[in-house]
Amino acid sequence: MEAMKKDLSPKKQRFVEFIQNFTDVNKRAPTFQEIMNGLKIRSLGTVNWYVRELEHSGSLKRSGASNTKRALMIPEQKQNTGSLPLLGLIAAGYPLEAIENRESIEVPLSYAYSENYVLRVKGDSMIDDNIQDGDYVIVRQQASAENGQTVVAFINNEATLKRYYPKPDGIELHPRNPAYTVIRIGAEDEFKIGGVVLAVFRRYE
Amino acid sequence: MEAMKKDLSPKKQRFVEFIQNFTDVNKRAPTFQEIMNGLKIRSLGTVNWYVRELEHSGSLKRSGASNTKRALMIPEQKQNTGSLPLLGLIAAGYPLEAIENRESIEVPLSYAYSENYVLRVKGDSMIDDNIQDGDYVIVRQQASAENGQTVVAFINNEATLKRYYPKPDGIELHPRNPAYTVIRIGAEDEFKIGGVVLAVFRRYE
DNA sequence: TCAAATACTCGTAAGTTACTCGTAAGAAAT
DNA sequence: ATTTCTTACGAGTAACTTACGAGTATTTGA
Repeated sequence: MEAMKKDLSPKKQRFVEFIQNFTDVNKRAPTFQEIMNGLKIRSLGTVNWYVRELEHSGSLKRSGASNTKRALMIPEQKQNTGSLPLLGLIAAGYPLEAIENRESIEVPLSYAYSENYVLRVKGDSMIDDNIQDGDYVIVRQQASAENGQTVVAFINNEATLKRYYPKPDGIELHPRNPAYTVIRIGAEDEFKIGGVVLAVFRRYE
Repeated sequence: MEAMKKDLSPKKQRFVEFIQNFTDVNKRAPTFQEIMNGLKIRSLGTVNWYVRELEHSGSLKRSGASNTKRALMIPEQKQNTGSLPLLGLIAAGYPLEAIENRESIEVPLSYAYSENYVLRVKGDSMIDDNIQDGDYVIVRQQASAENGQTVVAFINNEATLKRYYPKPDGIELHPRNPAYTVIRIGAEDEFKIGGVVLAVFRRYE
């Protein structure tokens, strides 16, 4: 039926996240000892307590039988949640900054397709488009764009958000705010479209 | 199958709203102590009194057994559609403008609760907050707010989006952009909170 | 208009839960 | 057969919830 989402205590949550992250980075599950060091716990007993506890509540499983080493794993997450992966941080004029532990961000159902992804805006470099620090941008991954669409553009490995205007004599990128300057892509520039911007999302706390 | 809205006393209502807020912001329920601090109550006994009272009236439940920590929760009816009603147009300094045919707007699942609604921003009156014409604002309906939260405020029947700062000598409303002026609510002003702003959403075409 | 009921508040302390520790024996992997 | 990991146990503590008794504002109603 439904994936039961136990709401875990902060500490248990941190525990699960550590395992998730470790597995992600090292391509294998941590040992109890590694968890202990990583979380600054001073006793294996404590680690064991967490494992039992979380296993019992279904938030943690193991790939092998009992006693198997490095067997801890996070059970599959729910599928149709209407969320997209947060791929990185974008700041105009800088390369995309990847994110360590892959987060996922909930979006309206109509955006929840596999070719879409989310970027988080860092800094106020897009303030002229009324996009501010911390905003999320929903993007559809594609290499081409229509005239006038807002795209994630990579120019010489620097990322930015601009309107796309192909012209006979080259590509123009316009800021949404006409008070700012137009960028013209020259032959010497390396240029790539990272996707089309579908929406901007800002969470107030 | 209708949401049973007990009419609670203002104080009890504020209590419930605080828990809702806290859970929303912190992704976990508050402890009694945290409620105490947040609501400027000076005794755990008082908090406990509220909890018992509200639990008895059905306005509050707990996720675990008795004595479990951080278990307070508002019985909630989540909508399955992932969309919210668009209640009207908001433009700073004008009354809310109702919408003829009630539309509904898709939102991230985590916002799809029955106490939430959506407003559309009309004009550029909120441009200083980086909210522009056509943006959607997701709001949770409630009459109280915490210090510093962004609220939909009605002052003498004019609607606006501001940060809420209750002070000993009256309420202050701050624009998010510090370059603009602070509003002070006087005794002669009619003031009401229409809800707390949870998010802003902008669709690019 | 006064009394009585109701709604809320206080401080403290006892009772539970959630987590922590150290150590050591048992099982798997090399 | 040694090393690397997992499990077991018992005891302790900090973080939280609940109980209790008494008190003060606010509303009701006669």
